[in-house]
Amino acid sequence: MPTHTLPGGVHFSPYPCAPNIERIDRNILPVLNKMTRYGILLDKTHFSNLAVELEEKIETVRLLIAMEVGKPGFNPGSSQQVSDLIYKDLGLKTYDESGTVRMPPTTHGGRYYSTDDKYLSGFADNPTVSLILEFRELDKMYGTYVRTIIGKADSDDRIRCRWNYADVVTGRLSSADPNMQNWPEVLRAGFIASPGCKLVSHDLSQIEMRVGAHESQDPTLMKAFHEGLDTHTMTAAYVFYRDLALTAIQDAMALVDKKTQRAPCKTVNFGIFYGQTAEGLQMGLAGMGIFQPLQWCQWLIDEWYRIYSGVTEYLHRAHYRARRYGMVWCMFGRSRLVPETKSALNGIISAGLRQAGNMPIQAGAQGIFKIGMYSLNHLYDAYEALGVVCRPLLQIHDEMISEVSEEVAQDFAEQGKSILETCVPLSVPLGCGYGIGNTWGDLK
DNA sequence: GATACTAGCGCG
DNA sequence: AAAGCGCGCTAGTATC
Repeated sequence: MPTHTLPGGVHFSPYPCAPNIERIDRNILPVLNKMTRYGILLDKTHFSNLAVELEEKIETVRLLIAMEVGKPGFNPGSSQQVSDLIYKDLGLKTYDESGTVRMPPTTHGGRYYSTDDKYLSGFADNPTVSLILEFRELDKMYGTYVRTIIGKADSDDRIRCRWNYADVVTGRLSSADPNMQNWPEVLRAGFIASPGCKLVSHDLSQIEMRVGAHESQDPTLMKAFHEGLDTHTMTAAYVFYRDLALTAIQDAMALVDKKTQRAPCKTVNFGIFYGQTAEGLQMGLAGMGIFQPLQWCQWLIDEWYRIYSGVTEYLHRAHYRARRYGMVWCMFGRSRLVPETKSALNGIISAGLRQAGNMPIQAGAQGIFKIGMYSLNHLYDAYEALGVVCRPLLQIHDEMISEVSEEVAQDFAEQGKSILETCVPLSVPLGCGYGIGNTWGDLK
């Protein structure tokens, strides 16, 4: 076990005893306590300016939509009205690749067609549809985030949310009142460091994929992480330049095209542990402006399973456990019941198997991150004992946001990186990145 | 007027 | 029959 020397000369070895979920969960309580107590400082001016700006834009788009639609009282915020407008009044249809009409899934008990962005984006050249999409985006930003956040600040302008500790089946935390874990990238600039401080972020890169490598012991995937390769590019190299990749992986990787080859493989890398199907992959790629036949998507997924056969075996193992025991569990022993696998309905069974394949990965990643939080707390305490500010503010699943006195921010960032990378010994190395800035938006 | 549900969408 | 895991929040709609 590596030993860390903390400020003040204190030594500690990360997690000196065998981790189990009870201990892992209990040991992050001091960190949650600090996060809850300190909260994050809100830039009120930033958000009130943004609110005015958005109100004007939304009003403009509302008027444009009204002119375009011509129906009095039309509400672009109503999915039912939007559905009737697009699929009845405008008569727009979606097609499968053979050119036959295949409408989006129905909603509201079969009475409407879905107006989800992933279906409407195909109609973006229609002026009405594009205005509705624009309205939705602006309305989401304004209604969910910008308009409401100012009133949620305490008198010291700090946002203190609830950190739910036992609500998520995979062991993740969740955040509420307000949820601080789903802020859009563009709005994060409105959260700032206290005077004299910097915000510091630490994130465990590709943690779920690394847990997947550890769980499956897949030699190809493990090798990628040991050699620090870009896994998305590597996947593409094996898929598209197989023969060359087997003898000279670096040469094959150099041939990979970012848009048409790496991006689809990145999507598969993320989707595979969720049990994504060819249809889901096709939809996901289409949202990125990449259009491929269903057969191609199926081929890519099949290739993935062939290249990473160890992962395929892992998934089979999870499915076996789910069917045999009605339960799966992660490397720390956190378990999830999957009674769905005993259903008479194939759809329910499939859903249960997807959950079974995913849970050990997400839960394993979260266990590692919680151990990381516990380890990091030694660092928070050591700096605080020296009389400087050093505290956790937010946890976003695989990322910590901390607030640290300016003069120690760089040191804290580097030590935190080292601690997180060594907090749990896996069969592949962990990777931690960090960022330092004055606002949450500056950290990436 | 209060409550419950749904669709849609932000994040990892 | 559905077709991607895990969340929380909002507005619209349905129901009492």
